[in-house]
Amino acid sequence: MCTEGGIGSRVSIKDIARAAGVSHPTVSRALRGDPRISAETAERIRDLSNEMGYSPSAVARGLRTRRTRAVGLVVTTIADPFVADVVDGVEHTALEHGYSLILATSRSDPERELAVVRLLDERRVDGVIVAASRLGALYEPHLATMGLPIVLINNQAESEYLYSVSIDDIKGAFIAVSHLARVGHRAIGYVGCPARPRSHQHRQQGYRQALARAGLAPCRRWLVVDDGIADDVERGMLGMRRLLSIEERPTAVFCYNDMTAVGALNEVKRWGLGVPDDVSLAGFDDIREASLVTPPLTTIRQPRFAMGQEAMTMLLRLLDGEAVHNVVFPPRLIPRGSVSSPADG
Amino acid sequence: MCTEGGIGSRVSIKDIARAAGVSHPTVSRALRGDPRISAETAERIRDLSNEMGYSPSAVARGLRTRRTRAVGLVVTTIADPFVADVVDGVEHTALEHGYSLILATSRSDPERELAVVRLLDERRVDGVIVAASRLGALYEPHLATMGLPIVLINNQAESEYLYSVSIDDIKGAFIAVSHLARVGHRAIGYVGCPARPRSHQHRQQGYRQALARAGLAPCRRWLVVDDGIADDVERGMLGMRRLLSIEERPTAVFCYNDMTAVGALNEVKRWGLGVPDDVSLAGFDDIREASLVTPPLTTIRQPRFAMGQEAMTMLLRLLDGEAVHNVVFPPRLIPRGSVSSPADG
DNA sequence: CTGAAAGCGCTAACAA
DNA sequence: TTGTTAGCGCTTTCAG
Repeated sequence: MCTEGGIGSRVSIKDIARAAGVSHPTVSRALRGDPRISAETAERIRDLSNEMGYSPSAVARGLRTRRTRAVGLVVTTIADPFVADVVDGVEHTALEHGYSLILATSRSDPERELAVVRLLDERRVDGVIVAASRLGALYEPHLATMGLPIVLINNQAESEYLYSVSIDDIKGAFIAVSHLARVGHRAIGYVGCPARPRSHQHRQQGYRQALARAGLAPCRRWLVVDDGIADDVERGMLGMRRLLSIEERPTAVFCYNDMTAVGALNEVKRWGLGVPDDVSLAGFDDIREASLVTPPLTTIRQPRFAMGQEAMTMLLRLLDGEAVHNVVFPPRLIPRGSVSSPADG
Repeated sequence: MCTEGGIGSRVSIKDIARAAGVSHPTVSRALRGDPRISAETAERIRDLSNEMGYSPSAVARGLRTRRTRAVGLVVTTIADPFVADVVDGVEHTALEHGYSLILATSRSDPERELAVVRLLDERRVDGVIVAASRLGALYEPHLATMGLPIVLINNQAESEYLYSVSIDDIKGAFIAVSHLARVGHRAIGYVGCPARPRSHQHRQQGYRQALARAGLAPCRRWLVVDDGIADDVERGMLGMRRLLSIEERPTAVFCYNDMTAVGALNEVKRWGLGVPDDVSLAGFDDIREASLVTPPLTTIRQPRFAMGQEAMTMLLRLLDGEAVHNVVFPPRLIPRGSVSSPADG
């Protein structure tokens, strides 16, 4: 029986207290299962609060306890399959621990990233997770002054950051390119992504190392590092166009990520050429799309969901004052149809 | 110069007030740009608050004003390209108006959907947007009692709901299937998705209407409505497998959405058959993936980003007490390579 | 133009 | 086992 108020009127513990003939702290304790409250009173209060449609205010609680049980999650954009899976992982363990997620996007803009983190700080989130941060270690003083724990996923700033989870980009690229070399390719290109400086540098480094290890001479013209093209697919198309145009065209191309590889794949087809018959292609991430295109992409798996989970777990540890160290996930080769031996191998 | 406190200590307006030699309401007013505060005092206070690293507490403000400037966004899962774009749209206009987004997932489970909305209510969000709701009109009494404005995007409950934005599913399916008939197909299948009851029903209805309009007899065996398969791609594969197995196999198939069509596409290829030579395929949504597979999918465009924006705009109107009416977006045919005339057309 | 006082809804310390 | 009192940080009357 909901006798209390009309639209918008909220029932508070004081209202319940009045109805139950007790003080409001008693209601508060009963509802939170404080063992000091007698079983009968507790039950009576619980019943009453149900009948009256009570909904505790997380806002008031947050003000009082100085913990909101909310965390901020900053991503470049949500409309990226890689990011979406990471968010999924974060959300999963957040919910598991009773935390809510406040989502914000940085659009890969460092200024906006900072603004957004400030906003989350105003909301008094208990901590923040930033994916593909451009600020990195800049958070360390920040953290000290405002006491807001921050965890990074695949930090893209030059600077190293203490609390972060990431993939081993160097190794991942090394594995991918070594695979291409192993099946016989000697002319291997790389289409990079300067918009993610750190991963891009590392993947390029792994690429070089793999070439060196395979005894292959690097060639500047096989390196496509186009700045200013934000879209992965488009960068892949344009990159591949460049590579197909040069005289001694590579027989295999390692792409910064799967979306880039998909763009490259479509460009190869547009030229009337075939993958892997004319060009072998390898990507990075192993997003779902990688296995859905034709041919399916050979790629390096990045455990996105697990990385999201791990970041949230790390943040929770930080909140509990426990010790925390960086986590680097191992990359794994997923061989599929987009790679074969070169035609004249 | 940050002389104030160490880790975790927060500067409040009282601290600033003390430092400035004014009362704390004056600080509050100055910082919010209240015109009654003299220019000099205001500036002095602003400078001081910067120096002292002041970050206003949205929690305290929310408690006092009873508005949090946060909205809840409930989706089935974030790891779905359709959903991600909708979220992007919502986030875009939310930020534009200074609102934060609290993200939660329902995993298509009505019980969980309700639980999650309750949780958002406890957080005192100003309103909630639910995508693919299974509860629909059940929110109407709910709304009345707790006074929480709720807007739905593509409501999936049987019941009609007042405040919602959606696509015209019937018309969309009608357009797609009519297109297939127009190019000469007479045996047209449909692979549905009972997990989204309302859209599924409507698309099936549009499918039937198009057949009728084209003077084609419907055939039960061309209708695949497999319950219990959550994954779109998998449902597409299994559905297509069924359709390819029957004697008089359809020459064209309309799929519930693009992901389903991608599954179907890959299954056709697995059978050594070709799209569109042996089977034409049409999807729904026009997610990015639709144009990236080979051949690119003919599909019905759903303006996901705009729908997200519209939902948020609608919610803002509701919060301002303005009149609001349902918005139904028009579907649009995007013809691509996955459809051609039937072989023996 | 500014200050004093009150209170949003809750929890925590201290009494009884 | 329960009640009293105080206060989290802000905004909002109401006075001056």
